[in-house]
Amino acid sequence: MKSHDVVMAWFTDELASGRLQVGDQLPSERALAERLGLSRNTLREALRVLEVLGAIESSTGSGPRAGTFVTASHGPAISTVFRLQMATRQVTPEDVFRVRLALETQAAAQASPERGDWEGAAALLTRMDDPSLPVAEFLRLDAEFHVLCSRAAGNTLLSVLMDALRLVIADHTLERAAALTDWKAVVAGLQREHRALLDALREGRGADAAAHLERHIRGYYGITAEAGAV
Amino acid sequence: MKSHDVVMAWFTDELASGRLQVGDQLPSERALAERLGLSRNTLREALRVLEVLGAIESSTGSGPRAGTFVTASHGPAISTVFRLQMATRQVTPEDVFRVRLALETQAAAQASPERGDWEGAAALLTRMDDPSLPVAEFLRLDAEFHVLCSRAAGNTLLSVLMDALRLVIADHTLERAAALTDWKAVVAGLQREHRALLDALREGRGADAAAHLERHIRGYYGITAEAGAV
DNA sequence: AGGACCAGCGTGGTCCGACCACGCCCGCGC
DNA sequence: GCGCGGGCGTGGTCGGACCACGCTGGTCCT
Repeated sequence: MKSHDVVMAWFTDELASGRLQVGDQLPSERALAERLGLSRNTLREALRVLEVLGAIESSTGSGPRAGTFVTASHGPAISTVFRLQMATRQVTPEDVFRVRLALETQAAAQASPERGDWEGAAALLTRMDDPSLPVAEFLRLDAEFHVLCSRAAGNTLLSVLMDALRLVIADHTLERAAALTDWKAVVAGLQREHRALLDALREGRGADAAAHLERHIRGYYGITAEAGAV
Repeated sequence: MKSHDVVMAWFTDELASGRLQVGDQLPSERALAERLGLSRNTLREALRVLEVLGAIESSTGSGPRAGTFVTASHGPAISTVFRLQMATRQVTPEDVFRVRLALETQAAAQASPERGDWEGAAALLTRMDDPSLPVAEFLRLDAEFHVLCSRAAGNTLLSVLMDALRLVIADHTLERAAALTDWKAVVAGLQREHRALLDALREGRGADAAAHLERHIRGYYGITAEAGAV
């Protein structure tokens, strides 16, 4: 067993037994290294992994806010893995697009009208109506709107994946949008579809929402493809 | 900028520029540390992260097979993140099940008859016919069969996610199956469905395959749920 | 001359001890 | 009583050292 696995096993065991929960503070690196029978350097390698994986967070200094704490922000970690996969040419934006479509339609089909933050979603759409909004900002809000809608499915894994995928293709999406000639007309169409989707979701018409979503995403993908974007 | 990010930036840049490709060997830790202006300990923290993320692989010793090499096996990494999420009670097996269903039906709908390894899939099914096969082994082959089918979609990201999800719920699936009373009858039904799915896939009936798949997965999930499994 | 063997060397893996920057906390001094 | 500054513990980084491993080339025996 690698030393690294010792730390990972200890950590997951502490979590499973409930001795450690999200928000709790870990022992100091020096203390933990001694307890696990490792050197501080080796322990730190494992802790750094857990940090990148979004399982812990560290701050320097002293006092109640200093030290290492258990967190649960795994989204960026998944995003990092996906990014690496794209860097090694293993995954294409097309792949990401397809997976996103599958996940989001599934989320819409399972969405519960009570669980969604529809006021927040509507507020986002209002902000996106502003014609002076830069393209990048519109796309950011657009992605946020979609993630918010997918959260109504009550599936944490689905939300995390959606968020990770959004981050991965953010740059690519921006490039595509930049190639469009009549951006304002496209925005108007997108906003119409957004509102139809939102209405379907808050009224519990899941299948309807999924259909709207599929048209919405495929449509935008087609428009940007025609515009000669990469 | 954190030292850790220096290494990550260097690595992704090398990949993006093509100076580093999958299969290539990295400089030795001592040399790389000096080149990046870091201590070997700090560098190793970053390398360990890349290793867990499935981007590199290290072997001790000397010669052409020793050293650190660029790889692209990110599946286990994603699986690790998901496992951590389940450990922190952020994600439930139900969540994983739903996402898997969405991904797999999408994969079936996009599957291309030419791209699949149908002989390999059929061989798997034949092995799964063996009545003396332990439950755990059957489930392992079953998961392998599903991953193999999903690969026909030609979407690396989808395949990787499928594989990661399979690893995450492997234990949970085994528990569910153990609660069944008439395992042999269930196997017979599953195998019938597998063959119908395989036929639909190799004949290019994507929508048909997706429908088969949905019934197949939902059906098994329902049976094990009735059996009182967790 | 050919083959078996072994020491050397470079690799990653681990450990130690040290120093730094930071930020709360307590006690000193006003 | 109040303000302030040093103490101390935190993570962050560094340099050096030793280990186990496994190829590699040379030596030595046949």
